[in-house]
Amino acid sequence: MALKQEQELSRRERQIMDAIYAAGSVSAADVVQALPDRLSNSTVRTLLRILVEKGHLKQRLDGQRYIYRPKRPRPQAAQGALRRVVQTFFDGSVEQAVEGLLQSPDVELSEEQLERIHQMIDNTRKEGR
Amino acid sequence: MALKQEQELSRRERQIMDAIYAAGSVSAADVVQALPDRLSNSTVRTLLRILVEKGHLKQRLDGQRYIYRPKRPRPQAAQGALRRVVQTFFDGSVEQAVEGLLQSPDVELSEEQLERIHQMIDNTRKEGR
DNA sequence: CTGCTAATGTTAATTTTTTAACATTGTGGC
DNA sequence: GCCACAATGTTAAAAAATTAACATTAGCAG
Repeated sequence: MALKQEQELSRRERQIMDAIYAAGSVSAADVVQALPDRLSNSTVRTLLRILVEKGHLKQRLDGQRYIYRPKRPRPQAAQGALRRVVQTFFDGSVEQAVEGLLQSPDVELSEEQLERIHQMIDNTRKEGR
Repeated sequence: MALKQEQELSRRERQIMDAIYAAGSVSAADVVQALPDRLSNSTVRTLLRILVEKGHLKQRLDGQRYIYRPKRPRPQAAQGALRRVVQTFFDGSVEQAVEGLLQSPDVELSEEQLERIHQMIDNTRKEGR
């Protein structure tokens, strides 16, 4: 399953997957830029190749270079990541996790954003979840 | 720093830290149980020792066995984990992340829980964030 | 007090990850 | 055509992570 696979990623593989999810689609050079450490282009390409082999990334030829994209769609990966955080840090409680999000330091939510979140909850109610 | 450190964890180290954050405090035997793969007790203790050396865990003698706890308090680790997810999968938008949480599959929020989340948002408003 | 059990201490082999050098190929400018 | 550039292909050494065997110690049941 998807969650299982995520747990199988090595440290660098995870960093790269995260960078790609954040960026959308990338070239090898993009990944070199995105990573916290300065790795050689060669090194990054090795990692990308491995991730393609393992089935985590798709490779598409664009001109004469490869563009990489996650195989698993971002929304699904996002759900998986949220699920992990909810289970690990909030005892499985979505409610507590929402509270955690709202208490994020360094985040200023505008009145409009809060209103939209309010609306979302009303919608969720109507859908009977 | 904290976020940096997290990224430095190896695959098993991360699995173990997650298990410990989910459980609170644990013995080596507890961790063996909690992990997805069947590792020997010896193996797990090696990992725990490394995590103590690296400063991620505290070790306390309880009778004749060690009990391990995360050095970084759970709420802080939770904030860090949420932050990472928000950055990676929601373009830094807390609002979108809340939406993601509310759309969690396999989660049924009760009317009461939704109401409490509603209240939280009102409180957040009042605090002017 | 003696053996059993359950824990930790120590050490090391194996496997995986990480890194990057070196080689090759295709494209565009002069 | 030929050179510089920018990409990929191939391969392998070095470092780190993973795993667990074997040894030791302390309490406790009989």
